[in-house]
Amino acid sequence: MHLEQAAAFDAETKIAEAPGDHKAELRLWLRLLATNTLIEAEIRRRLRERFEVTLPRFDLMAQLERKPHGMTLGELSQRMMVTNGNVTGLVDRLVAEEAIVRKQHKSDRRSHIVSLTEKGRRQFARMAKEHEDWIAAMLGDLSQNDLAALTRLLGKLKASVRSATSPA
Amino acid sequence: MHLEQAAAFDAETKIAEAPGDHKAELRLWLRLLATNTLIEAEIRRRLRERFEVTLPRFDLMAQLERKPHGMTLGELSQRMMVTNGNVTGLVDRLVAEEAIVRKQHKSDRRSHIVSLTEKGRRQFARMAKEHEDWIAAMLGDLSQNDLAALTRLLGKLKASVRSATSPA
DNA sequence: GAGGAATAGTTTAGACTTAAAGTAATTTCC
DNA sequence: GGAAATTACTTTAAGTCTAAACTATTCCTC
Repeated sequence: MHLEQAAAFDAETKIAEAPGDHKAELRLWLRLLATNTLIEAEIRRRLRERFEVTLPRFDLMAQLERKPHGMTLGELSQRMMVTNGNVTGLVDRLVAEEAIVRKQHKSDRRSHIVSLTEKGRRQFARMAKEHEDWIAAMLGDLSQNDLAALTRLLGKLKASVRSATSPA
Repeated sequence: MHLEQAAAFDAETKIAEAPGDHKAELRLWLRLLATNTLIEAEIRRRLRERFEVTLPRFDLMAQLERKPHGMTLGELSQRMMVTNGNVTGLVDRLVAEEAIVRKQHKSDRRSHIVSLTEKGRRQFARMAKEHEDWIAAMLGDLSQNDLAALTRLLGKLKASVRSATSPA
């Protein structure tokens, strides 16, 4: 490469990467957001049509399903990444539907343990099965390699976001 | 490889890929969702703290910023991937804040065109600048290669979801 | 050109969500 | 052991969001 060409190339690079320009990052974020919205909307729609249940309720039940002994509202709130107040309302509605129960914590009287009822467990099992198939169908055009690569890269992205947001 | 070993390997594969098992896909979806939630929560928080604005309002203004001549509520609704009713409410609030204006469509009296006001444009410019930096910082641990690979794979995923949800 | 279908947007009822303030119980620390 | 801080959860006010029903207008078709 001649020096003139090298200089020209550098100038272009400079322009493309001008300070404060982060178009590629923005583009990635917008694509991630759009993809997420697309999948989420479809799942919401199907959960409602097939089971008359909302995604937040499904999500809450999914958390409880993994912990047969139940968990506190605070733990739910953390795992679901929503506020405590939000969980309080969701739990109220799911208790009213008899999908879960709320019990006093044995030793800490501020705390409550919620867990799936037998009815809730049956209901969730039916939903989870179809839900998994929906996801698989939506991801159907990805090869096993794509799946693995995407999962890995999202892990890296998630770690990057965490390190940038929760100060070391 | 001996025949016995080959048989054993196949049996394991069979178990790992039992019909109806889509753990890898589910895992990818949960990771995508978690990553999205993480980024979104942080952006919401910063938009509120720095500019006292919500993410939906920012999003709506971002759409309008790209179309100086404005667009209809229906177009906004499509681009933002939310319902018409939702847009109606958002537009009402942004009009009240004088960030946007709503005008009668020239020829179609059912339709309205909304566009940024000068105030809205200034406000958005300030926000967009910081917003881009926040994103860049959150994605900071990704190499240029990672960025490109992730963007490409998300594009593929998005296409897969679309083809699985909107019947050909 | 009139009737019916389609389109653009609004309204409504209800669920979800948050931040902030509030209550009650527990832990900490002197 | 008692005041102060923290923790667990609830409540409140306001915004966001959806599906479904509704209004007004335009398009289509005969």
